[in-house]
Amino acid sequence: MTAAIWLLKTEPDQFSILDLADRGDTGERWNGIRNYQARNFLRTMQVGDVALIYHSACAVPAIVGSAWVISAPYDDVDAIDPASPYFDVKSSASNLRWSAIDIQFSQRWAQPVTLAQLKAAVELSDMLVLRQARLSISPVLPAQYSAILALAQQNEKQSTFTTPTV
DNA sequence: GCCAACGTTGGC
DNA sequence: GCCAACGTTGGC
Repeated sequence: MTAAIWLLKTEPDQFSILDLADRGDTGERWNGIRNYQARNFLRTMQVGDVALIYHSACAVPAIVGSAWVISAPYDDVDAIDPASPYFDVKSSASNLRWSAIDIQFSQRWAQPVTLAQLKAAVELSDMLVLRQARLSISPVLPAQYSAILALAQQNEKQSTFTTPTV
């Protein structure tokens, strides 16, 4: 059984790929998802799946690296913690509406693949996040993943030849 | 900071 | 179950 690929959005002002790298082997709890479609995707995640990390609401929205899923989905207990910003009045211990997973840093891409590049790639026209801009967790098909990795490689090559050393 | 897209809420 | 009002997301 092959690992699935996911795209996880985060606002770098809140939590960036560098913050994830700092967590090291401990990883980070991906919680606070409060959208049913995203939650339903999250609930199908498995240990060993790949998570592409996307920076949103920033100067250059882009996929900036990747992570591993290191836990099965579990209850997002912040939903029943009144002190949490993710508190949800409609959740209770016996009826917890939301889930979380843990992820661990894998790599930071030297040259992020920008939203503009994703939009420009014909192979990615069906990528769910491009069709539903507000979805914070979305699946990435194997062929789409390949296309994204190709863009990342292409970016790296170009930077090797064109980046002047100042 | 603006605004389009879109999910959620709640009255009826 | 419809739909208007409202809130949030996120690119630009």
